[in-house]
Amino acid sequence: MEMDERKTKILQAIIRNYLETGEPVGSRTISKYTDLNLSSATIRNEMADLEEMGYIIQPHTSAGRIPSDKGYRFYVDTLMEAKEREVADMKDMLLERQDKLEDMLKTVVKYLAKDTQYATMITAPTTHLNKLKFIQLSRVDAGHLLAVVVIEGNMIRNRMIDVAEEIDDETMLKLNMLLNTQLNGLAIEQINLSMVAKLKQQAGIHSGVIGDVIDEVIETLSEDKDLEVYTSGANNIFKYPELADNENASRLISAFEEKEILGDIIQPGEGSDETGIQVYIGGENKNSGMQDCSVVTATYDLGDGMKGTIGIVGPRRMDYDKVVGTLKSIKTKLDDLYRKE
Amino acid sequence: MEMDERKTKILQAIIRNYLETGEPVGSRTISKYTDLNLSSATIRNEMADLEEMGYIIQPHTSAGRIPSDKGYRFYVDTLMEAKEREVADMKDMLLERQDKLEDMLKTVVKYLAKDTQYATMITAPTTHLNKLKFIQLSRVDAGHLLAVVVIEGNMIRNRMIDVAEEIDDETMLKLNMLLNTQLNGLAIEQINLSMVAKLKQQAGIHSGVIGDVIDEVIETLSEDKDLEVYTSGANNIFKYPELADNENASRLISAFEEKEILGDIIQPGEGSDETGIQVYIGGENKNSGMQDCSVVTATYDLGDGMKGTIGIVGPRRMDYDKVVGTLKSIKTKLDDLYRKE
DNA sequence: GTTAGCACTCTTTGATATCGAGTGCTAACA
DNA sequence: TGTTAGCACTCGATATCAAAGAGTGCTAAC
Repeated sequence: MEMDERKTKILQAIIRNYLETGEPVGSRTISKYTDLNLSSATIRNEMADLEEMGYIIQPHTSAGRIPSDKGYRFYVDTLMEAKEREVADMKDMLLERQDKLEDMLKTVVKYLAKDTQYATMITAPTTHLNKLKFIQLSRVDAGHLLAVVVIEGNMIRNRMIDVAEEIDDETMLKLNMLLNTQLNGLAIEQINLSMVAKLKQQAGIHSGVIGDVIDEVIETLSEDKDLEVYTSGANNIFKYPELADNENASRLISAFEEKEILGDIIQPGEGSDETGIQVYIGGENKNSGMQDCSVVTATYDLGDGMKGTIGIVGPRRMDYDKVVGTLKSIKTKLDDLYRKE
Repeated sequence: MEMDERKTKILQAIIRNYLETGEPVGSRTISKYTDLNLSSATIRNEMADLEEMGYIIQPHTSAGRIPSDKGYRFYVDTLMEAKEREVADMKDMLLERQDKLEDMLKTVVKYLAKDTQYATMITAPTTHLNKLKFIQLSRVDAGHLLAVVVIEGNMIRNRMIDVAEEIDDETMLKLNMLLNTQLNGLAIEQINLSMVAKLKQQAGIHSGVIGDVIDEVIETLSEDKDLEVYTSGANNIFKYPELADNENASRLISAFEEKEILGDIIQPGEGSDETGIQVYIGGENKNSGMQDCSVVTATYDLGDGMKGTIGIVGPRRMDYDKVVGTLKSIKTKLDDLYRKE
């Protein structure tokens, strides 16, 4: 048996209707809902076919049909009309570029949650060409130095370093020179132990300080291991009864709280198509706790190799058109935002 | 009518029993549970008295009794035996002091959630003697300066500043001197517009840079407005049916997600008693979303005026002994931790 | 003051009946 | 040959009812 146009239309009608109401949809409804002018009996025959083909499911004998994962997949791949939607202007949300990135991400994710009524998340961009750009060592007070490490893409990290001996200004200058001339422009793979040893040797009695700085440099450069994730609207899952039962809710909430789990869910698109948007329906999710959810992800790119992912988690009967449309728009705006500068 | 010793014992037995089982407790149970050697009929009389006095409640005619807020309050104030409990050693959790504070807080809050099986939160310490300690302005690349602001208590903030004109090393040195000599040691109230104007004038063509730095200084000094809160174990609420219904759960989850709300809940103890630990039972909570919860808070003090609050949120029938005991221990360890240095 | 006894109340549980939505199948129709 | 009307059937949802059980309040006796 194969898909003809009429079956397609009926399947589409079933899915559209189910997305709206959340109730299994019966043959009579479709008979009136579509412009096919067919009786419910005919629809019933077609529905039996669609069920045999695996696109729809009957929860129990005397109920209507609901879409299966395969049905949703068909819908998303060929029937969906995801037009770009009007979204809030990023520029209004945005403050400054570098150090307020965090605020911007939080704003975006909050906006998305409110707009879509699903649970949302966003990962901070991770740059993969992590090169050291600048190191600044300063004397804060008698016992403390402050090391500031800046990497390509202007990610910044600080570290306080305890020092036993007092360090005079001249030495500070020397240490700064030493660090910047030796290390700037290097990636993590390029910093080896012999370099570190040489640096420490040159630093003389202050080799301990150098060690601490190097630690911080390494940590900064390899930061993308524990990537930051911001979330919003986790409580939206309670709007969808199929996710709101204790077991599901507990699992999802703890996933949204333990950001590490989220990292796995929105691995930046392995099967990246040209749009950068990906849809995972129900059982398609690798994560076992997400089998009753659909997840839509979008990869954004701020340039300089800084990429991050936006994720939206909702029930299977998610409004795919709306979500994909919104994500497309947001993605476009984010992509453009920094490029134009 | 007044509380005598026998009534006290019975009330205590009712509460203990209810905390354990979560079921209304009847007269027969108490008759056997206590060492009073009284028949269930006598207990019934006493229970009628206790109900009249408002310490216990009957959910419906043929059910046992459960404690009222007043009953819990009496228990917490006079009957509870909160002995300090063995807790994990903070030192094992702790890495370094200054810049890893965040990690430490996250570890503590996660530990607490696991240990108590309630939802937990902790606010980062806010110092109220916010004095500027140190400013460092450095040249990162052609178009960018980096401003680092450190305040008393070693809180650090960074800000990238775009500059149009190239700035040479000598000018940088001058600007740094200028900023540090004029501003160090000052609190936010002490920085007025005439100072800023004078600084800008001294900076000449680079007055724009000074303006940006001042902005950042002000933001850093007044930071405690949007205080950071870390949470863990929000999904624990699903373990308690009285909190796990959709409405309550949704409210609580969104409170735990929107950290601002939490800030209100755990306002650092206004009625601070000597222990620094506070218990809010059910309706005693000011926040309307928390009426079905009990909240226990503890204020910790890292010295230098750096204070923060730990909060534990659970059902009314929370194991107060355990929670208060654990918080006491954690608080002690946190208080000691930095003092000893 | 304490207790045994008993009628009473109210939730919980399970069984049973009814309703209605929706189906699948058959036979008639165009 | 595809479409449709008709009808028996299935099964969840809802309501009703009875029985069980836990616990109480009250009375009368100890």
